[in-house]
Amino acid sequence: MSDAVREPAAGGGATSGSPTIYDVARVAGVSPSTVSRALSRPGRISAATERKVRDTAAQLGFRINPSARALPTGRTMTLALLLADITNPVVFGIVRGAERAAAAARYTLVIAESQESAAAERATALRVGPSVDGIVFATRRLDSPSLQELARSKPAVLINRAVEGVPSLVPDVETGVLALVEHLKELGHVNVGYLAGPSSSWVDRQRWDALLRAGRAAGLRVFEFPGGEPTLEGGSAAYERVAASPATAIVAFNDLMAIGLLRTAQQHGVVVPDDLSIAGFDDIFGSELTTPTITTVAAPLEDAGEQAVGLLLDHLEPGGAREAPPPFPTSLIRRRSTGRLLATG
Amino acid sequence: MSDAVREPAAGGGATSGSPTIYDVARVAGVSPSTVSRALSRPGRISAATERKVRDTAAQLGFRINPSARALPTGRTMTLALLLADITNPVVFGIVRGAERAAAAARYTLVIAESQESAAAERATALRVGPSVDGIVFATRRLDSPSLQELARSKPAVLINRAVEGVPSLVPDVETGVLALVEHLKELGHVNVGYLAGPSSSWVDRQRWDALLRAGRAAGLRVFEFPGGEPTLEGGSAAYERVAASPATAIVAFNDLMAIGLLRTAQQHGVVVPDDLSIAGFDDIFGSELTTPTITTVAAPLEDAGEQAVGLLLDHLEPGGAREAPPPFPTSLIRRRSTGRLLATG
DNA sequence: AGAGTCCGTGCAACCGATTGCGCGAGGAGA
DNA sequence: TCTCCTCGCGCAATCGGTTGCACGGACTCT
Repeated sequence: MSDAVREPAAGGGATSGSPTIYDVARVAGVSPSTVSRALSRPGRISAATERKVRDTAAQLGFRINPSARALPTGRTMTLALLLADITNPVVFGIVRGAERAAAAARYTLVIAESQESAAAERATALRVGPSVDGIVFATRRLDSPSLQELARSKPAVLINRAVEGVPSLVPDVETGVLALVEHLKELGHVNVGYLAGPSSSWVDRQRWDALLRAGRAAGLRVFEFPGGEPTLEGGSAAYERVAASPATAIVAFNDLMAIGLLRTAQQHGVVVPDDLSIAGFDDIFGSELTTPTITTVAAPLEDAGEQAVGLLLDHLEPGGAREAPPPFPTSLIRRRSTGRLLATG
Repeated sequence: MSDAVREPAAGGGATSGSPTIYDVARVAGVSPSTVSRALSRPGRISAATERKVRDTAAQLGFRINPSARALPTGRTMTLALLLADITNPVVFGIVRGAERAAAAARYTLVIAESQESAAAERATALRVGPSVDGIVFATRRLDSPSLQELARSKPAVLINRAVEGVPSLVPDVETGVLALVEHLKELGHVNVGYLAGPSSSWVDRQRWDALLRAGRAAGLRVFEFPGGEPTLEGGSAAYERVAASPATAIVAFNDLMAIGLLRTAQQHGVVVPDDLSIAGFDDIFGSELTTPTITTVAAPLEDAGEQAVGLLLDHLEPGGAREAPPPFPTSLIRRRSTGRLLATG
């Protein structure tokens, strides 16, 4: 009856690789469509048949062929996470959270890095696009129109950036910066410099705006040093300008820059925080390894990564284009790089 | 003639998503097979036709459907990199190198983390296996038989571990450890303790063996502290035992443990390196942020990641199962955490 | 006991690319 | 000028699942 319904391509038995649903069907004595339904649509099949199918599938070591499944359905069960720089400690949390959420939903996560340019990021998005169901953008170089265009052809979610029409997960910098400003004011600082990050960074603008607002409200004098690379080197490079300025406290765009500045300052004999206070953002691994440890504004990046994937998955479901979640909170972590200014000459 | 050869499923024009080779074929006035050949098998088609096909493909914005391509060929153009822990700074280099090599070969890289256990790693490998052409294992928990079994069903390459019958990329610890031992001897140390990592780690055994050999050859007394987690906490936790021992110099399994030990020692008033020298492995980000900076044995992990993917790609090519490359070199980076012992009471 | 429902399952047509085979046209050689 | 070979291209089967439709049997209701 169900015998020789379909001969394997190469004739014999366990020829080329894994068993298919046709093999399972033959052994279980049912049709391939029944196998398909039993395995991926619980309830559509009688319990007895379903059990029989599942058992023989397990016994044969059947593993579904994702490509074959994706062809008719269009769903690859894969998500992409686009990063500007894998080695940037900031992204660890995001990566881990995203990984966890994806795995929990039985999705596979592709992590793609595109270090160089906006063009490279676009190219990467285009390259991985066809093989994934959606993309989480944790990049900073892509401009809004490109992002909107990419989001139109494929479900997308942004982390650390807001773009009209694209769901995103952004931090509530306000809270953390407010606490930082209070902290600096209590320590007696008046002139506070902001060491800006890349000018293309949305996060950078958010941080500066928040600092400007909070600083003015607190009666501090705040001013901005022109943007640099968000790296140790970027922080180091800013030292001369910082030293020449009236600032007694520096808020760096991120911890990497803060550490870079700290080290260069120390090499020039500046004592932190006695002569100069330094604070950063992100609370990366390394911020509490320095001497002094770095005061920083932290965000729950791991949660953010997890939520970003969750949001993306919601958009993939037919029904649920859930509203974007509220900004995730940030908070101040007080460490040793900020302190009261020692009265010198 | 080539008109209405095949009607799109839903009737009209740009219905559901991207154009297919059928659309390209219709517009270009050729058959789908010609389009396929023109796009993926240069030279099999006349230059004129090829150009025409490529042009219309570009004009229509055709992007090949990876699932559809993978179905008949079995090649997904995707590779997986299995990691034990993404947040471990050691893996950055590997990830970045692997990413670069994969992208250069037009492959997509899936990065999967499986933190918990050998079982979780196996499950992860099984989960991503069907959707990739090969796997790079940078894990440590999986036992050799499992690895061999997994390698049998799917091309695999190991990093930082050697298993019979599976191609691998391993460091040449010897060189770096020899230099480290020389360094410690010159500084006058005699009793050297090794702070072991996880007992399941192949790398850990390599490092201890090399230290034991080099130490004995140099006339030092070396001994091992039982293994711990390869983390800051693992290093901290070892402090009591270290303090109780005769060791004046500690070689930790990795920098993370070295830093953990360093900080806890300092909290107990121990001055490094005056009272105790500490060295690690891997030269992670953070090793030169501490005070003192950490002396460490480094390896070109980024190259290793790149070569691992290269090796895997070679195994995918029909012809070339290239021989495993020689171990990659390690070297000593002298910093401030090692020094001459101050004569105390 | 006869008619109407519903449930479980099989049939067959897809999804979009690849590829062995064969046919026709054009060029080379006699 | 006629035959043979080569090259370029189309035909159609195939990869391994999914899914709309239809059919047969068991069950319920009257």
